[in-house]
Amino acid sequence: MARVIVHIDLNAFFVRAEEIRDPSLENKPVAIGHLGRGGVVSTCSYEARKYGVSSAMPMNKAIKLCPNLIIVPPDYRFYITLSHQFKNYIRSITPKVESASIDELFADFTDIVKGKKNVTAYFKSIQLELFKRTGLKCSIGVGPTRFLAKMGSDYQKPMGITIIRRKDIKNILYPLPIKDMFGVGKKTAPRLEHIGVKTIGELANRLNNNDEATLKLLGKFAEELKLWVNGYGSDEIYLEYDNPKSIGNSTTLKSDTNQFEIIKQTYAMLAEEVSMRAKKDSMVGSTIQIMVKDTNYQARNKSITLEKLTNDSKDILNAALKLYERNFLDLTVRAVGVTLQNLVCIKDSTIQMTFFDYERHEEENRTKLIINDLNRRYKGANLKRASELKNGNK
DNA sequence: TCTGGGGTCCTAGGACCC
DNA sequence: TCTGGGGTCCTAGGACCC
Repeated sequence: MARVIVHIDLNAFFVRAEEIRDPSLENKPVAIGHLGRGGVVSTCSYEARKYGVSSAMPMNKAIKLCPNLIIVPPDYRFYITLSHQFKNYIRSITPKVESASIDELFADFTDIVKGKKNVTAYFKSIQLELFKRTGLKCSIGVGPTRFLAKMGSDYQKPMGITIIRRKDIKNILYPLPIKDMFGVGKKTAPRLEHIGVKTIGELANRLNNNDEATLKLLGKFAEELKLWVNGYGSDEIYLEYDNPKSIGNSTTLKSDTNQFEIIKQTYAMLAEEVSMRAKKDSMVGSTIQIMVKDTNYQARNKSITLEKLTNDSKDILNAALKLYERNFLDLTVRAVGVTLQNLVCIKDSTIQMTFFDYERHEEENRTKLIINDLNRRYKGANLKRASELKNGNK
């Protein structure tokens, strides 16, 4: 029996959030983003889209296309508050909810819709209730797999409800251009088009006939896509994927530079921000990666894995600067970034503390204690692995 | 056109070990 | 001395998504 997987996507979320605060923005061309150097459109209203404005477009260009565009700088704290309200409302209906990003989620409604005569009407009622409670607008996709639910929520916007059962795939998905397929981005779409795959239907046709050129172009991903276009593939909801795997911060400099003093100061700020966010989430990581973007917009990464787990800004900064000095000292750069990777959650740590320890150590020391414990085990694991290999106990 | 910042996942080569 | 094959971790880079 097929599951009922749902994907819910908030429509023009950041813009809608600003409209909730300031209703005078409604039905006007609005773009969220900065106007400064390198500023781009993060999200824009449907009104602005009529002028050709779209996400990731340079703000300068957006203004040329739409001279009376209203530019609003983003306020992520406010958006996160609204995002929680949205997710909590859906969680009040079913606990099987997986957050996919700030403005979208997957959920399993199999048990909820069982016995319901009009499924479309049911999801319409959820959509209207969300609007009533929060002012947010959403589109909902429903299907037997994650892929079909995702494609469904994208099919009709705003405030759409699209159900894609296996038997609907041919009618709904196959006529769509290949670039509209989830997972096929702006690199792969032109390559597929070049070999004659212009629609999702044609992709399905080629995959089902094991067309050599298509299989070769897609590599291992072909197996997955073949399942998707035939209505199979993952129908799981992953509840536990709440902890981030990396925390990063990057910025475009006020002007291109090769002055190490400026780079150092910038990295100090970035490392501090990464450290703060890691501490807030109670995460520690072992790998530091830096990114530099040169004047040709070419990004490069370098990373190093430390001997210990950390979320300390000094550790992050030291590693970042070492990597930078080793690799990029002569380079003139446009943007720099640093990311803490291989994260482990301190809260999940099962450290045993004696009552004495607990009395003695205040809360911040308790955190240090846990990190020390994790580090002992991190090193221990490495040593154990090394010795196992040595002794041949594989 | 002139290109932000936050992420995830996958691949592939090299080091190192048996 | 030269050879094969299997396994894991680290690192760099690429594609994709919001």
